[in-house]
Amino acid sequence: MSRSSAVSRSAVRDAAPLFAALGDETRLQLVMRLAAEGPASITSLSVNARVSRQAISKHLDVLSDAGLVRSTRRGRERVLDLAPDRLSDAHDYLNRISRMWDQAIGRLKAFVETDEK
Amino acid sequence: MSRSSAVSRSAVRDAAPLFAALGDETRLQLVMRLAAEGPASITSLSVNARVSRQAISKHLDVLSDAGLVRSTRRGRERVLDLAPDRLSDAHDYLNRISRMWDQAIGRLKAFVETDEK
DNA sequence: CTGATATGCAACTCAACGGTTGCATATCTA
DNA sequence: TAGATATGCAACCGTTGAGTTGCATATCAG
Repeated sequence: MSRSSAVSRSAVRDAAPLFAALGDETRLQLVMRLAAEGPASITSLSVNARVSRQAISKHLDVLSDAGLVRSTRRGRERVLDLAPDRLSDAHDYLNRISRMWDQAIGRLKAFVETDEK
Repeated sequence: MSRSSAVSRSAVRDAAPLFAALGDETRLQLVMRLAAEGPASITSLSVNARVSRQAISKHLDVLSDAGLVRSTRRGRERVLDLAPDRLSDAHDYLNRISRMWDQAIGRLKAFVETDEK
């Protein structure tokens, strides 16, 4: 584990696209639905969606590029399913920021208590 | 504290802009820096940045709109600091998705074991 | 084979985003 | 007061993103 207090620049470059992929209402809904109901085809994911099948397809491409979703061919349909590893990547990243924040709070508290300088 | 136990549509509407705000390299870097070094002014955050002071200012507005950052006036400068509550909101949301996924896995396992239909 | 279903591909529109420059305003500080 | 510092505001620009429509292709079911 990286013990440095600074989260490296490469981590930012990795995490930003991940959050960006989650930062769209339609895509977040797709992720949720895959998490709740398991693998599904593009058409089935488009049912009851507020946008066209092609729009859903594009969103799934974005999620796939971000590594959040994987797809396999089955006959004429493409079946998507969630890739939980990337989800925990995002999770881990938020944890790191929270930890940095807690440390900062700790420093502030120590600073106030010792009345240093 | 979260408002609803179910991952509802309103939760999606709440979480998506949050992730969107984190989904930019420059903004993520700002969040990190605030988490690591505590409150800072716009100009100090612009030092060594790859973009102009105005660009940084706009990014801070976005983070502020998302509730991730708060600002207070101090003399002629505006001091920004992190709002950790929203950070844990994002955290909670990812946890909910992970939990849904785990349940789905559980269902799949049960399904296979019982060899039902 | 034929028709229905599932997807892929391409072109296009429109709005939002990230970034810039220029200038105005407010607040210190010497 | 005068100059330097910190920010705000507005206009503008190029790119990307989300969405659409239209059509082509592949696969399944009868």
